[in-house]
Amino acid sequence: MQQEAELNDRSLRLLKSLVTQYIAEGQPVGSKRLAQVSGLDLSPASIRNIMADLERRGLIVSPHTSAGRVPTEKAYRLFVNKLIRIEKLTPSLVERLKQELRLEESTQTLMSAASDLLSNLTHMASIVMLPKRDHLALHRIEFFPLSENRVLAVLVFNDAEVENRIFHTTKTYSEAELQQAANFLNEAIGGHDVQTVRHRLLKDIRQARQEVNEFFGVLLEMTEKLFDDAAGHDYLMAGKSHLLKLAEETDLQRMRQLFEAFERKQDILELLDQCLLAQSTQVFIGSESGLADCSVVSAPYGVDGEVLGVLGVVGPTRMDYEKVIPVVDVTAKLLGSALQLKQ
Amino acid sequence: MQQEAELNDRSLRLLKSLVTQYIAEGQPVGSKRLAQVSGLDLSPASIRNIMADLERRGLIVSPHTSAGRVPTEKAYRLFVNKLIRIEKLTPSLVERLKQELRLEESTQTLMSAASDLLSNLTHMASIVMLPKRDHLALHRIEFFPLSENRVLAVLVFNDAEVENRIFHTTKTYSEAELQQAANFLNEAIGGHDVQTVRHRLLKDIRQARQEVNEFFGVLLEMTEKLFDDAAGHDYLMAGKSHLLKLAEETDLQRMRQLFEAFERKQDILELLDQCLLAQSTQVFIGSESGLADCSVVSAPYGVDGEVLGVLGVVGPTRMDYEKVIPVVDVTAKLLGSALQLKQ
DNA sequence: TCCAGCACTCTTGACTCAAGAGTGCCAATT
DNA sequence: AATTGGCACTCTTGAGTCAAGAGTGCTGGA
Repeated sequence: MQQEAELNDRSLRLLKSLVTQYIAEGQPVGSKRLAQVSGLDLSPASIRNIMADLERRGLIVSPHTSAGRVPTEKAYRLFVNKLIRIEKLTPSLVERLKQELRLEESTQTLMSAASDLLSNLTHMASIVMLPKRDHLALHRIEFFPLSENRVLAVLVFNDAEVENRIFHTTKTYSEAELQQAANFLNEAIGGHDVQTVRHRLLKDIRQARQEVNEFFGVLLEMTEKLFDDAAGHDYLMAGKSHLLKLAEETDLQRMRQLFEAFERKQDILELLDQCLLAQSTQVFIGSESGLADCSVVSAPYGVDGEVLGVLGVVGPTRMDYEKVIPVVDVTAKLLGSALQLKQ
Repeated sequence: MQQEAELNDRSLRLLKSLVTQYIAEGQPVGSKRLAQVSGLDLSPASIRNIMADLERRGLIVSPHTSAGRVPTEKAYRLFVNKLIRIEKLTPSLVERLKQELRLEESTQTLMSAASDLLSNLTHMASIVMLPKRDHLALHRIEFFPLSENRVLAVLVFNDAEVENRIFHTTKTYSEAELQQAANFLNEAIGGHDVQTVRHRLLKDIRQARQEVNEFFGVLLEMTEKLFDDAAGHDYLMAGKSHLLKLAEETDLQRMRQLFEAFERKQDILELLDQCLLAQSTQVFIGSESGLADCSVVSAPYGVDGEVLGVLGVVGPTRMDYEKVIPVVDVTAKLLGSALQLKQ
């Protein structure tokens, strides 16, 4: 309610103890317990006074009269923003993670290794957004005619990534026409990414087309259709079963909502889009995440400063942010480096 | 325990009523209730005598003294094998399903439509095994050299199915060599399936190779590597969140085991392999399924009598088999027809 | 400003109690 | 011989009571 003056240092330390304690034990914490663990050398009575103040400020609530206090989302926010210091992971752990990710061959398996890593380390559900290939260097394009005005395009990226796209064309092209178009495109791409190639080609072709020429007609349609990128983001998840531990605390109704969201994919994609906006590690607490009673810790990954996607974990609001944040952070960085090797 | 004489007709009818009732209500059913619904015109006391007999035979148990009886797995087995009559679905429903599956373009989307259909109709989790492509008619093969002794093969099946395989070769082949090999293979495949092509080619090439020829060396390696099919089965699931309804009855521990099995994939694959053995609809009850307290109803699908895969649903042992079995059955048949259209 | 003390509230677990559901068995009936 | 009514018995369930314990807010004194 009141937006009074700043909280003093003592209140902040108390709040920090309370949140830490609650995260560790999962039980509402009372003034007595807090007096023991806070290290503030205050009596429970004094602590009660401070707690009453924190409650007025909407940082803690008590589930009922004779229980202790529980942090609100606002408190978690304050806790994450101001009160915790992100520890560094031990170098040996970082090294181990690096090894695990290095071993993976394809981007696909690399991503799923990252996902497994996250969920194993945090004991929560992990999400890893798959990178769109639009920014990857294109190595080669090939077309095959399928039946009835359909063309199969095979795009080879970065040495080992392959993508198939099937699209409908206005007329049925012969194999020779397609071959010709592919040859032209293969000369033009020169290791640039999809978007660059698309823009440059469309400009060139439109110009050249002034000299009305059937070949450029084919080429124009191929280029337009081929790079018409309607595909949205996709993602991987692992460790969803960890979330069932929540079921004891939350009610089953919410639990089902959560799992339905995972199956619909839509909610998750919206969440991931939000994460993409941030340039660094981000924490969505409780309702901020849009998922029932869950928090999300996310971090973007990429190479050379360019963001390729995000990864993160989903867990109870009452999660150990101090441990989880650095894990997500480091995993994102390592995934970035591992991808760089494949460029 | 005792394997006495056959159950008489009356006992069977009673057992059927009991199972049906328990499936409908989920509560242990007592003699009084059974007297009302069984239609047998017996007093509760007589019914109690029969129930005592059924209990001796291990078909029903009571959770505790003053509760009614609950069917055992043995009873469900008897119920499914002998007591239910599989109803036909209404033609209008069948027609609707047929429409939904017809609309799908690619095999991939068709499979996931089938999966969604199953889980929506049964309100349980569905599993659809993806067909292996080995038996599909091969339309075309293309090779691209990647860096360092690696070759990308693109296989085009059945008009719109595409598969990429990357494999390591003993030497680095030039684009021209690969092109030549592809041309040869494309002439040889003639619309046969992968296994047929593989066998025929390997025989032919080995013969021809007597006349030591470098070209055939390339071809031999390509053929061997290309069709070296180590890939296992894969599957789709949908509607897992329906299973959370179970959580109220079963304990959470088992629930987690179940969801972990879904994430490991291994247990599910073993289950699916078992299902594949059967030539028709099959029901795994409770522990038979290998999944904690779950039953599985599965049916193989295929075209022209050849089994391509299986689909099915996973749900509580206490599921409505009488309704679920025909749904699984029909979906399998419709999926088969829909695939046939794509051949 | 801090804090000991106190009255108050509320949960929790144990216990009791009565009602109700369901059973098994036995003797009477058909 | 099968069926059934009756009866004693067991066990769950929900309500109610009770004491213990945890936690609180407030007040008055240091």
